[in-house]
Amino acid sequence: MPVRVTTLKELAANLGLSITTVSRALAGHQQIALKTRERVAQAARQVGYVPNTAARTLVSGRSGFVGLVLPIRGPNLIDSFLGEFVTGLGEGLVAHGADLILATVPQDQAELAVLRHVVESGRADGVVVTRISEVDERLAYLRRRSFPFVAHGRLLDNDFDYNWLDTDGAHAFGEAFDMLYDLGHRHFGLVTISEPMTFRHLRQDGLAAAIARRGDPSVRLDVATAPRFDRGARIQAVNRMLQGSDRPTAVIALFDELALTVLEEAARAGLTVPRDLSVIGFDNVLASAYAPPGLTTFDASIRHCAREIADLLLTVIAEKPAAPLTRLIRPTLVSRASHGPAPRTRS
Amino acid sequence: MPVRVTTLKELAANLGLSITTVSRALAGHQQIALKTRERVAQAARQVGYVPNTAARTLVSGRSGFVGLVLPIRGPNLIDSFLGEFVTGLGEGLVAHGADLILATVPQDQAELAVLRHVVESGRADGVVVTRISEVDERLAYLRRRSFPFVAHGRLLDNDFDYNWLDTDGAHAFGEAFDMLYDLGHRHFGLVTISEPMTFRHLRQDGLAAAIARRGDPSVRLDVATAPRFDRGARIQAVNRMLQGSDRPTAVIALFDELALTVLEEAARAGLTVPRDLSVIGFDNVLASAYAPPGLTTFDASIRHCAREIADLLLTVIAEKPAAPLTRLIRPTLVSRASHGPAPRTRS
DNA sequence: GCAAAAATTTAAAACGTTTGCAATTTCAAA
DNA sequence: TTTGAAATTGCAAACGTTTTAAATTTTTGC
Repeated sequence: MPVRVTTLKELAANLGLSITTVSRALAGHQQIALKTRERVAQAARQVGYVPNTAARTLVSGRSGFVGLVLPIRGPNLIDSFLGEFVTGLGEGLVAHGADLILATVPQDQAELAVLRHVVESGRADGVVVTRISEVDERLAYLRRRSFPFVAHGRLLDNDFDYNWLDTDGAHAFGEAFDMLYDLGHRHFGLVTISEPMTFRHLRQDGLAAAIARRGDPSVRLDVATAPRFDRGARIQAVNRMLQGSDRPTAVIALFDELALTVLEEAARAGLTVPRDLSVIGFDNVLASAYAPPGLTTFDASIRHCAREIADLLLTVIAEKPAAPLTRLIRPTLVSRASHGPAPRTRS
Repeated sequence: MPVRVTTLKELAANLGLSITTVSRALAGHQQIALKTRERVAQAARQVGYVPNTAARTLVSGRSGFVGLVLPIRGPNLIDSFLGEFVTGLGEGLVAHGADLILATVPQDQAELAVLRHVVESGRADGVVVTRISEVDERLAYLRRRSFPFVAHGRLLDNDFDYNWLDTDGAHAFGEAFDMLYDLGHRHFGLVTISEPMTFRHLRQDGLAAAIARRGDPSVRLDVATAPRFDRGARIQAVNRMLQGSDRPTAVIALFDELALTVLEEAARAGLTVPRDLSVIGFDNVLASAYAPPGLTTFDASIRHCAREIADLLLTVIAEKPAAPLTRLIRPTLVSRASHGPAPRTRS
């Protein structure tokens, strides 16, 4: 049972050396005699010495932490996004000896206030910002403060330089359209949300661009919109879209949660997927594999993205690159059974 | 645009006061004149002063952080457990001004080493330990070190005193058995894992106890076991159980992931659920609602448990109670369509 | 108007580490 | 041996906060 030595002072006393020497020896400085370095390392290992983070942070100005601000979501956290994201970040960070701080936003506080607190308290050397909205005060604050950060997602404003990693939703939605068009579909539906998140625009624009590329005037697009967390309104909007004989033959949903609602409501309305209706989602949540008949969707590999984000952020922190670092990740199509040829019976 | 004041020293200089006074004023000490306290608070608000965490931690010995060690899971993080757990912890912590540190375990390191590092570096005031195994060196270490912690789950050894919160899986499995017995089932199957996690024993024992309580010698129980992350072996084990005419009429799975496999394999084997086979899971993952015909399962409300764990841990940290704090949470049955009366045609 | 008590403020040490600079030791050459 | 340079080690300050103990100012009672 080793003596419990916690501090450098005690370790130094045990070895008959000064604090300075021990500190330098552990840091591997060449100026310390090799024999001494080895002796110190051995003693440190034996007593299980771990440097105090607070003291080290205070003097070095680096905490070794990366922050993530976590807004409290609605009561039903429907998918595994957060778990995958956090796992990916952790994997990316730990490879460089960094760790993650999760700062939850209290009910009555603004997310920006929590972000400010994380930054100003010096708890973290950099932060990850998710769920980018059209006008994002967090990014504005961080840039003004010139604090290292990486955004998961993009602003629409391209004049604003910053580090980001994003999923190429525009490309995915274009790919979905092309595939469905080639299957004969001409009447499309888009199920989307009303919140001002930028990924909504990007995906929607990708779809519009793909439609424009075809230059086929017979292509039609209906849009159903509902608030992100209002399940009732969403169901209503979807039903309105599926009602009547002049309904779309193919529906693209902004993300799987919406697509699953489409599948449910289609079944309830007596429509068979994909015979009467093709449905395509985005995210590849676990349930999409189990919901009959199996949802065709896109996988954005959140975990991998998060790992990349961690890498980017650590680079930003260490090297302060002049030009912003950016990555656009192309999602992969997961082809299941919810899409097929357009029904013949209707135009 | 306020002058950027970051330190207490600068703030004090601005106000013409000593550091001591400003520090005390911000802490709300009565000994500082009310007028001064207000003046300081106002100035601090104006310049957006946030105390430096490292300095505060160093002198006070309290970091305001709670640690969670995160082992890297297999590539398919199947459910939303981690996201819910982390969200719940965050909610519980932030109510008391604490935050969460996520320490990921690198590939080549042991979880215990990371835990030790978190504890010895003084990064956290307490830790949450999950996935308790039969012989758990982490709990042994923490107790030896007398470091505040709360376990999510229990040891089998009742002589070991510690703070825990657990889901009453034993009760749930008893409830599942009783319900199925009353529906006429006599031949049961249990699908379980081979890892030495204690929840496996607890649930299994709960089932055994319920069977014993009936005292009906005609009750039979088949057990299929496979490693947690070996999908192939699991499918094989399940198929072996479902093979032949002398198969169970009701299968209880240790958790939903296994139950979903049972549903899939049953369908593949031409069995109709619940006509030919009843299936009950545990966890209520999202997919269980979508997998036909809808999996009957138990909801352990992870998020709520995590919130409670945070509360417990903060109490342990603040008050160091003499007797261990414990909570047993009873999961609720989520009755869907995967269970029904035992088939008549067979004994 | 003065002494004592009460109210308010402050100087200085401490937390455990890193680091600039100075001091000491070692060693080879003379 | 002595000397100077090279190698090695150590002193002390600094990081930003909290806190003990002491100093200062204000108030009160007579």
